[in-house]
Amino acid sequence: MAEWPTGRLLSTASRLVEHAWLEALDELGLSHAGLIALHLLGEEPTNQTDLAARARVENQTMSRTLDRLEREGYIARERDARDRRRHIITRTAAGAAAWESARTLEADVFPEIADPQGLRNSLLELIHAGTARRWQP
Amino acid sequence: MAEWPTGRLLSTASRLVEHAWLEALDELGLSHAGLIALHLLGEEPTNQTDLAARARVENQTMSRTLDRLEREGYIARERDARDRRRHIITRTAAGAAAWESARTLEADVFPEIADPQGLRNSLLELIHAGTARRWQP
DNA sequence: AGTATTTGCTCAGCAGGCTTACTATTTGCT
DNA sequence: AGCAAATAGTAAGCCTGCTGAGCAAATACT
Repeated sequence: MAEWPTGRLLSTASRLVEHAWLEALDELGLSHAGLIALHLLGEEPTNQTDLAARARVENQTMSRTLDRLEREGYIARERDARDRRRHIITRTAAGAAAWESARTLEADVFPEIADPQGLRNSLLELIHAGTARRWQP
Repeated sequence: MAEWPTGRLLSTASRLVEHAWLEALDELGLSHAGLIALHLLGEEPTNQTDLAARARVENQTMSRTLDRLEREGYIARERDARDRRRHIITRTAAGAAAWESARTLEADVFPEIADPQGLRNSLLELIHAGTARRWQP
């Protein structure tokens, strides 16, 4: 496996790491995608396209993630009166509470490694490169 | 984004990086999962459970990936005469050819970063940790 | 020998990525 | 004012992960 291309190591590591907190999140009735959306939403209501861009996912993906959050009662959608194409998303009390309890989970669950800061830097570099290709044409 | 938990950076980076080669692979009629399977298969026919374990995915996932490779004519399944529960997977000529042309693609497409070796080491650490939890109970 | 457990694989169903295609609204240009 | 282009969101369909269930073959135990 030491000979695998780096990209493959990356996706494998990503999948394996994700398992750990999925179990934990499950108990809160949240998914990883949902947690990210709640996090990005914060206390500032905003629209779906904005959330999608900040999460680096396509619009349609965010739409479905929000469907589920809405179904679970963690967010509410409401048409923007000013621009009626838009949906304004707001966190419900339940959503805020769920987010609050999941707040530190991602960090807590992440395995200890030798050079966490180096890893973060590399990942940020990669995200930067990938973002340039997709989100700033 | 510099404040995102490392796990989230990891999955985001993974997704973004994967895009680059998905486009390239698409022209060969291969998917990333399929490429991994072909790679692991190599020239040695083997069974599905073995492939799944080495790819670090569940059995069922590998089963479906092989379904598609079989449909496209890149692999062949055949029952093992010795142990009739098993399916022996072999690469077809087309499969070997496809793999050969995709061989270096993953590496070629990967963005340049400051410390590639450091990244690889961190990822291997993470995979090691994650593997321990799931594949060696 | 006969039953119970384990093993290899498939099926069904869900989530989260993606693309392509569509509707509704807004904006912008003539 | 009116029409074309851009934007916000949804729908449908594909792939790849996962879990949970189930079947058939092989192995282990009594």
